[in-house]
Amino acid sequence: MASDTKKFQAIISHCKEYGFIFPSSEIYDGLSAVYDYGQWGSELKKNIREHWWKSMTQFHENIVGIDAAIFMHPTTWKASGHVDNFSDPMIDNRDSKKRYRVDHLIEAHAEALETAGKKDAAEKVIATMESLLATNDYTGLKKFIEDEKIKCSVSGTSNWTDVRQFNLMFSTQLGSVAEDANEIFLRPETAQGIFVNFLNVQKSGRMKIPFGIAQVGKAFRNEIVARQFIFRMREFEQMEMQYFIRPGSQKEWYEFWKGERMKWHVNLGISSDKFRFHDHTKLAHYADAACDIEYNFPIGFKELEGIHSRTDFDLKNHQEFSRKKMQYFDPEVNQNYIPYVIETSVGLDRTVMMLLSEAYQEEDLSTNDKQDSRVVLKFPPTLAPVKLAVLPLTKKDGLPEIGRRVMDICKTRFKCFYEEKDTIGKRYRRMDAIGTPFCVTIDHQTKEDDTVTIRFRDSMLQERLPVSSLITLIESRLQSNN
RNA sequence: GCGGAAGUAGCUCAGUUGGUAGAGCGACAGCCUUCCAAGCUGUAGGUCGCGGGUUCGAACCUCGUCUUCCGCUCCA
Repeated sequence: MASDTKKFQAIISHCKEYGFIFPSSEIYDGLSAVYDYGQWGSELKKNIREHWWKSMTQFHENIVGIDAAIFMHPTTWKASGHVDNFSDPMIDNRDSKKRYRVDHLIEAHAEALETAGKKDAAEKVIATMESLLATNDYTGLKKFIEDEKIKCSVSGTSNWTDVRQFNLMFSTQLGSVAEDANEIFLRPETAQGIFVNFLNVQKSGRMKIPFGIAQVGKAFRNEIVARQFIFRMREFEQMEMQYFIRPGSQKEWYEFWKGERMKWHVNLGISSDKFRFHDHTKLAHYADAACDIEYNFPIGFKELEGIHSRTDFDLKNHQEFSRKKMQYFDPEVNQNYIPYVIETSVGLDRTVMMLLSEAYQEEDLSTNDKQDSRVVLKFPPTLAPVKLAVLPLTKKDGLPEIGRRVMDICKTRFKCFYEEKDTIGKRYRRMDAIGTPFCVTIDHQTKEDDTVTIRFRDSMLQERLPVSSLITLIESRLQSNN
């Protein structure tokens, strides 16, 4: 574990040093739990995003993509349950420094009463709590906790702070005149942009159930504690797909998507024992089944993707709040119904972090006479920020001119990088450090027969081949993904 | 949010009992005429996280603040 923590630190440093990820607004000391993607990080992230997008919308004929706005009508968040469930009153015990959700604390107290045979008292406690919560009466809640002599299980005292509200949604104003402005929220999840567009897409696309709507976009959560690099950020990017199905078929589709999504991750070239499913026992308010795909990060197994059977909760609520029918006529069963939904929701930033964790390697290359090592990022070539580096052996004798010609040929096909400074070995190492899978070196023989050497990142081996077959070789490697 | 630790050049760090900062690597420009880092020459970079206070004088003492890490806590 200690060495894993070290590896995690090393990855964070490497990301900063080599232009992958920087703390946001770093010149002003940074902004907590916000990060910026640099020149190579943004390429990597974009490649992952495109890979996911393709695997959803191109490889499945019945899945289409949308790009919904971050701002949504405020009622959206009432219908989705976020207004009620995304802001929890909390209270701290001053002695033990433990923080509790107020409802959890009082519920535990009620349970204790019930166990002690005081069923009526327990019910009364719950009823009082609910009425206080409903009116957001925080002073009353604190007084109630004190009156009931609820104690912290750790310190055993009733030395409580005030009840405080933690709203996990970011809000802002729509409308520039203050008195006319409406409070709106930055979306805490992208899913609702799909649900409110369900009918638009279904009708305009003449979609037949089962079908899916995919989306990639930013979401925002005012986490109480956001930490661990890009694992938990306040602003993050989700890649989600909502799959609309016939009610009653959710079990089977849930299992189907669990399998599909696991395959997707393993197909990134990651060993399957680095993943596991974690089934939720305590289900969110919208779900009848839910699990996470967890990846074994250097900080341990952590959630990478959520797969949720969301029932008809969202569409039903939007129907209720908007008074627009969210129904689908299914000719096969000759019925109108509100579709059920299976959701797959994967964190893009977490996928970036997974690929970095997977790719980062410190290799000892020492021989008997020489100590040597390198840091290499072994990304799958299709996802690597730069595919090919073009490196003239020296910057004389017309080699750079040939290099420029090779660049012109290749740069329209994939991302290339040109470099003529420093020794060839140093340049190889720099390319290893950003995960470039192929380096092409132009040497004096190139002038005679127009052949170059291609050097492979992982094996460090070289082959000589004509410039004319370069693109074919690299593109075939990019397709086979090795 | 609580507790603990840390913050000096891009990175890793040094800086003696307070006297306005150094090294190695890196970067940049050249040279060596070079197929796997650490050869040579030169150059540039720091109001010592930020802001008060003590002092003739603060990187060093003190208070606050920000950020990061570790542990709790929280987590749709």
